[in-house]
Formats: sequence, C-alpha cells, structure tokens
Amino acid sequence: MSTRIVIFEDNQTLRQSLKILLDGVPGYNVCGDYENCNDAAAIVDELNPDVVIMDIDMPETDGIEGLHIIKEKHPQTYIIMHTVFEDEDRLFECLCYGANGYILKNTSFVTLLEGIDNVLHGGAPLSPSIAKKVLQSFKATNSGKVLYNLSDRETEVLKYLVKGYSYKMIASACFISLDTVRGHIRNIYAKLHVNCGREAVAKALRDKIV
Amino acid sequence: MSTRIVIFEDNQTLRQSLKILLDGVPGYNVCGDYENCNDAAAIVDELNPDVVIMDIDMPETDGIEGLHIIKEKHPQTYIIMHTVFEDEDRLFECLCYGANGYILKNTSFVTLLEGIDNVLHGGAPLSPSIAKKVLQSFKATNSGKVLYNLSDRETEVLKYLVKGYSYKMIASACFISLDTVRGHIRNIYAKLHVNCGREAVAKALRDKIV
DNA sequence: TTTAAAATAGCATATTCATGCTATTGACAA
DNA sequence: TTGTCAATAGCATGAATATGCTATTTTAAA
Repeated sequence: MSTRIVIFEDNQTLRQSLKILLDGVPGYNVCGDYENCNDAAAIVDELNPDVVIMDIDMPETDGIEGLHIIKEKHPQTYIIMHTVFEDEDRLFECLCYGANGYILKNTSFVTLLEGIDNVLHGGAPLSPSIAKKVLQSFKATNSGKVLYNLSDRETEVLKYLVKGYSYKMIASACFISLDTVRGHIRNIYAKLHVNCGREAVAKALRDKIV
Repeated sequence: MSTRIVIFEDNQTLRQSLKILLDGVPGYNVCGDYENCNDAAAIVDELNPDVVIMDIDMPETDGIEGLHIIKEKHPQTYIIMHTVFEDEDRLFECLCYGANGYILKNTSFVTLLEGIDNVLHGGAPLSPSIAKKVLQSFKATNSGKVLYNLSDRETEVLKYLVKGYSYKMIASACFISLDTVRGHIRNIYAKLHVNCGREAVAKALRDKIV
C-alpha cells in the first residue's frame, strides 16, 4: 500500500513538478493537487491522504487556514508546511495548529523527500533556521510569553492598556511621547494578532501575559 | 474587659457625638476616632479594636477603601458601615469586602447601638431597606452576575466588547442601532465603574462576567 | 395603577484610537 | 562591521469611542 499524498500549492509549475517528482518515488502516490485550500475539508474527507504538502501563501483560503481546517477533522493526517515564509508569527501559528513539519522552499527537493519520510516515521522535519527559532523560543521561557515574545516595554505598555489607561496616561507613566506609545501599541497589536485595544486586553488576560 | 470601638467619620460634630454617646454605654470604650482612613492600617494595628464604625464619604481615603484595608489584615475586626448611601453599587462593594453591618444614618442612635451589640453576637445588622436589597439580589442569582447586575442585553453587548467587536459590528450582531449600542455601553461602564472599553473587558474577564 | 427599569433611538461633540508612513539612536549579534 | 532589533519620535488622517443630553415603548414590580 503506497503513501497517499495531497499537494496544496498555488504556483502551477511548482505544483506539477512536485506531483511528477513525488509520483516517481516508489511507494508514493500523489492522489490530488490543488491551487488553494477552498475545499480542503471535503478533499481530505474524500481522499484521506497520509501526507499533505501545504504551501502558505495561496489565493482565497490560504495554507494556514487549510492546516487548521484539516487538523480539526483529521488530526492524524501528517501536514508538512512548504513555504518561503520564515517569520515567527506564521511559524508559531502553524506549529500551534499542529503542523507536522515546516520545510522552507529554498531547500532541495531531496530535503522535502526526507521530510516526508521523516513524518511517516513519527519525526518532525524542520528546516535548520526554523528549528533554531523553535528552540530559541523554548529556551527563553516555557509558557505564555514565548508565544508572543513582547519586549519589556511592550509588556509594560500592555499592562497599562489592561488597566484602562489612555495613551496619554501611558506616555506620562512611561516618560515617553504619545507617538512612541502609539508605536508600541501598534507592535503589540501585530504580535498578538489583534486590531483593537479591547481584543488585546482580552488576549493578555486569557493568556496570562500580564 | 470592655468592647473597643474605633470611629471613622469626617463630620466632626457627628463624630464627637458618637464618641461621647458610645463611651457613655457601659462596657463600650471608644479608643480612637478619625476623619478619614488615611492611616487605617496603622491605627487598627495599634488599637486592635473589636468594632469599627465606618462612614463612607470621607476626604482622601474613604470608607470603602478603609474597609478593604482593614479587612485585609484584620478579618476578625467587626466593621459596621454607617452612611447615608443606599445605592446598590456601594452596598455590594462593602458586602463583598466583608463589612459586618450596614446601618443608614437616617436611623436612630439606638439602632446603631443595637447594631454593635448585634455584630458582637455574630449577627449582621442591616437597615431594613438595605436588607431588602440584599435579599433581592440573592433571590435573583446566587453568584457573579449579582455584583454588577447587568441586564441580559448589557451582558450580550459586553461579550462582544470582549471579542473586540466595533460598535458597528455589535449593532449588526444584535440587530439594533449604533446609538442603542452606545447607550448600552454607557450603562455597562456605569455599572462596572469603568470609563473605557479596555477596562470593561479586563473587569469582565477577571470577574468572570462573561 | 402609578412607578421603575430595560430596551430602544436620536443628536452633538470632543477626544481617543488605529494605522499609514518615515527616521534616528544604541545595543548586541553574525 | 554590517545588520538586525528595540526604543524612541514624528506626521497625517479617517474611524471609533466616550459622553453630554432627550425621548418613546414595553414590561415588571409595587
């Protein structure tokens, strides 16, 4: 029985190449390839693949959403992220959603092959720079703060936000300008993936950041 | 051994009257009287009274703060609130902080005397209208919501605030106008004693209102 | 049946917030 | 020693928020 693989990748050339190459590997069978994750749930329901190769940046439903959708219903399906992105935000989001591997596109085809083999044996293939980021996060702290890694100043500002301070009050309390406060809050929002103060406060309290 | 009483009351005339009257009662000894709660912690540490008669509206550190301060370190000290306020906000705040009695100033001196005797025997003297409010609250719900008693609609709106919805989004979600949303939020702020959304969210989460 | 409270809605206005940019400095790492 | 990141700061602008009023309708309690 061969290993069933599904590919989600919007670049048609790359998608075709991957399909042909993986199909050429004995024991592997690419049973589906798609340019986005619009129907990810239905596709996985029907094809029931062993491994999913998942790009992130795709039109309409992207790879992170796809990962989320698939893992919700099929946690046993191995999903390897295959992307050019190596920012911590996307990386951590994928890992939180249960991605089984994270391989950068700037690596060789062999690396991807090894990665697939790796997950099938219970491993977690990570490109070197990715692995490093993951380890750095875990060494820093083991809970809470790691996820968002706010700077000291940002954490301080966030505490004031939770206390209901206005930007002006925060500026006074921190002895910095109003614009700097704005800057910090802008960054906090980005790191917490929120876009208003109330949401930030809710996240801060729920995740015990403050 | 006489019962040691401390009085916190900013109206000097009333304070002196109370002191003289209580000192005239056999077995009672007013060992201190103050016009605010600025040094409440130190005072109670030193005098170690059995009963504290506590006004609420006082300059600088008020009676609710004083109650809080004293009960933190001396939970066994009986504290009887003695005030003109009968709004639920202050009342419930005092009861939550562990006040042992709540006697309105529009009652006779004898009532206060009975109240002191009452707490010394493990009772909880409450003026009639106060007792009524307390019972009403407990019949309504037994925990949480009672504290602020938000209406159903207000609770609903608060949930959306916590989720970071804008007023417009809340209006859509509830099928009501933007101005009505404003109205509800205005009321929520008043009930929670806050004046911005972030503070409301913090309170909602901490007090598990939502 | 009069009162009270909740839900609705409106209007006006000043403040605050969110977010788009850019830019400088110091510190620490590659 | 070049680069990255945190912290600082500025400017501009539209959207959102906070808060001052009033007012109607419905429902529940006194």
